[in-house]
Amino acid sequence: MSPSDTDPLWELPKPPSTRRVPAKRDSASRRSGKGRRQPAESDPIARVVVDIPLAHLDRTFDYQVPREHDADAVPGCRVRVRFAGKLVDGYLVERAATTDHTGRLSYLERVVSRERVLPPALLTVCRAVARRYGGTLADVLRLAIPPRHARVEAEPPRAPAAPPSEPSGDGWSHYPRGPAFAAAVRQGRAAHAVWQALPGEDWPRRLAELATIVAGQGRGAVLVVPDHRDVARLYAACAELAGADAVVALSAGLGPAERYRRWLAVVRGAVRIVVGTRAAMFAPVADPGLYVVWDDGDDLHVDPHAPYPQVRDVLMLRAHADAASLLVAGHARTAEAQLLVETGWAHEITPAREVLRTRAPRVTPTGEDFDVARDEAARAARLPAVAFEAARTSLAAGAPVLVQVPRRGYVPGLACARCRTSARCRRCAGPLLIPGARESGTPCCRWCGVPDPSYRCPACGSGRLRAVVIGAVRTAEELGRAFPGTTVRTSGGGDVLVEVPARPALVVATPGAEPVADGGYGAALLLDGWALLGRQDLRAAEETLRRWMAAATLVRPAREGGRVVVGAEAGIPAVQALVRWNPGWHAALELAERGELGFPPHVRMASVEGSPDAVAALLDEIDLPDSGEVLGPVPLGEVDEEGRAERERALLRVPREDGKALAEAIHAVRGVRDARKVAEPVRIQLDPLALV
DNA sequence: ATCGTCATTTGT
DNA sequence: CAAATGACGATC
Repeated sequence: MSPSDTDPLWELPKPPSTRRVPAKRDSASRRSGKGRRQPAESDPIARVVVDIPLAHLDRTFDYQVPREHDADAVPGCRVRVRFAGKLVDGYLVERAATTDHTGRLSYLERVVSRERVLPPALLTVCRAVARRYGGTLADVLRLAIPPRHARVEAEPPRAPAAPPSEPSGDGWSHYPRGPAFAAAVRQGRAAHAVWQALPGEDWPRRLAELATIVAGQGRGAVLVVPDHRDVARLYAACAELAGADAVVALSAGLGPAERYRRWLAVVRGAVRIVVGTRAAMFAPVADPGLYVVWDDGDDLHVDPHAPYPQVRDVLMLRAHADAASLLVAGHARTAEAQLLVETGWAHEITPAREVLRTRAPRVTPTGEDFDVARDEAARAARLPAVAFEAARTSLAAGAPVLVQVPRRGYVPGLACARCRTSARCRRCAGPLLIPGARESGTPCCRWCGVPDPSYRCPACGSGRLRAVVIGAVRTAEELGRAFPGTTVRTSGGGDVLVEVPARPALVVATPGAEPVADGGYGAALLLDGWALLGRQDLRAAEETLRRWMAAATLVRPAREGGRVVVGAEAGIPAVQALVRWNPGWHAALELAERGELGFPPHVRMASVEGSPDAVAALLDEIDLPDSGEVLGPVPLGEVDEEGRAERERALLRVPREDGKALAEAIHAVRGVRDARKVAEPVRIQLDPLALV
C-alpha cells in the first residue's frame, strides 16, 4: 500500500519545511504495514478467484479483509492479492466468517473498485461453462468480463430504461407455432425453440419483437449474432421497437472505453436488451427471460480463446440455469439444433408451407454436365446457360445479381471418382487423405492414421478416388466480361459491403459477406458447389446448405422472378434441401448419418494438438472413462519422408452421456500437467468445430 | 517470487 | 542424534 492511500495530502505539493519527511513515511507505512492491519469485524474472510490460468489453481483462495476495506470488499468486486509472492488480479466472490485454511492468511492487498463486475449469476454461468469444456474459471472470466476502464467507471451511470410497451408480435403468425412461442415468452415460461426463418424474412424485426416483449415484462434478453453487420441490423430493429435507451450493442472493435461503458450499463441493470457478437453470450443482463442465437452454424460463434466455448451451448446452459427461454434461429439448421428438436428439448418453429411457397425463390440445380451458355463471353467465364439467363433477366429487370464464390484455402479431400461420395476410413469413419497433399499415394485416415491401400466406395463399389480440389475462384473481371457494361462489386475478405441498392449490378461475394439488396436480388448464382461440398469436413454438407440458404434468402420470391442457380447435381441432399427449401429435412438426414458414423453431436469429441511427444505424453496420462476411444494421433501439416510432422493431433471420443466425464478428465490432466510446469503446450479443445 | 515441508547432509 | 542445508511443491 502506498502512503497516498491513507494520507490524502501525500501527493499535494508541500511547503518547504524542516520537518523530516522520512519520519512521516515511517509512521504511514507502519500504520498500513502488515503487522498493523486489522481484520474486518464481520465476515473478515474473502474468498477470491485469482486470475491465473493454471488448472491446479482453479478454485478460490481465502484472504483476510483489512478493516479499512471492509465496506469496499463486496462480493463480485475486483481485488489485488499477493499470491505466491506476486501481486495478481482476482475477483472477490464471497465474504465469510470462517476459513478452512489452516495456514496463515494474507490480507487483500487492494480493492480495485467497489463495482460488482462478477454478480452471482455470472459466476454460476462461468463455472458451468468451465466445467462443460474442461477449462478453468479464470479462462472463462477473461472472456466474460471486459478489462476495467477506471475513467468510464467513474462516469455518471446510464439512467435505467423504462420498460417499453409491448409490440404485437404479429410477424410470428406466419409460423404455426410462432404465436405460441411468443405467448410463452410473454408469460415468462421457459420455452425452447429452433426457428427456421422464412426466406427474405425480416429476422431482425422478428427477434426485436421477442426481445421487446421480454423487456416489456421488465426482464432481460441477450441476442447473439455472428458478425458486426448483423449486430448493426438487429440493434437498429431493437432500438426502433424498444427504444434506444433499452438496448446496447456489444461487439468487438468498440474500443476499451466504449466496450466497458456499455457492458457496465448491462451489469448495472440499466439496459434490458443486449445485442452482440459471441462475447455477448456472457452478457450479465438482470433477470434474463430470453436468449437467442442467430445462425448457430456459423463458425464465428466459437470463441477462439480457451476453453473455446460455443454460443449455442453457452446460451443453453444459461437458459437452463435461469429458467429462461431459448431460441436457436437461422435460415438453415445444424445437426445440433436438430438433436434439440428430436430429443424434445426444443420445439421447431417452421414456416407454414403455403407461406413458404410465396416467399421462396425458384431454385435450379446445374451439375457438372451443364449446357454452357452459347454467348461467347459467358462461355469464357464457364457460366451455365441457366445461370447466364437468370442473371441477364435480373439485370434487365433492374435488379442486382448475387454471385457467391468460395473463399480460398479449403483443405482438399478425397472422394469416389465415379459417384463423388466422400472417402471415409473403414475403421473410424474419419476422412481419407493422401499424406503430404501429394497427387498419388496410399490414402490414410486423417483421424486415426490407418492407411487404406484398397479403398472401395461403399456407395458404388468403385476403387478410383479423385482429389476434390478447389476450383479457381472466378474473378469479378471474368464475370464482368460476360455482362459488358454492368457494374461489378465485390464483398469479402477485409472489404465487406453491408447493402447494395436496387440497381442492375453483379455483386460477387464470399460466403458470409453477402450484402443485403434493397428490394432483394433478382437472382443468385451459387456456382462453386463442388468446392464447398467437397471439403473434407464433417460439416461440409451442412455448411454448404447454410451458405447457400444465406445467399438464397436475399433473393426475391419466385413469383417476383427471383431465381437461384446452384452449381451442383440435383441428386445431392443439400441441393434437394435448397430446392425444396427444407433445411429441417436435411438436418435430420445429417443427424442420422452422424449417428451411424459415430460423430458429434451423438458423441462428444475432444482434439489434442501439439508436438508428437507432448501429445503422446498427454494421451498416456489422461484418465478416460471406459467408454472412451483415442483416434490417432495423426500428423498435421507438412510431413517428412518418414511420415512425421512437427505437430500432431489426436481425437478423443466418448458417448454423449459421458461428455461430463470427458470434460473432467481433460480438466484433471491439465491440472497435473500445469502443476508439474510442463512447458510444452498442448491445445485441448472439446467439441471442436472442424474435424478435418 | 516466496514460503513451508521434508529429506539429506553435516557437525558434534 | 541435532542442526544446517537444499530440493520440491504449493501458492490462502
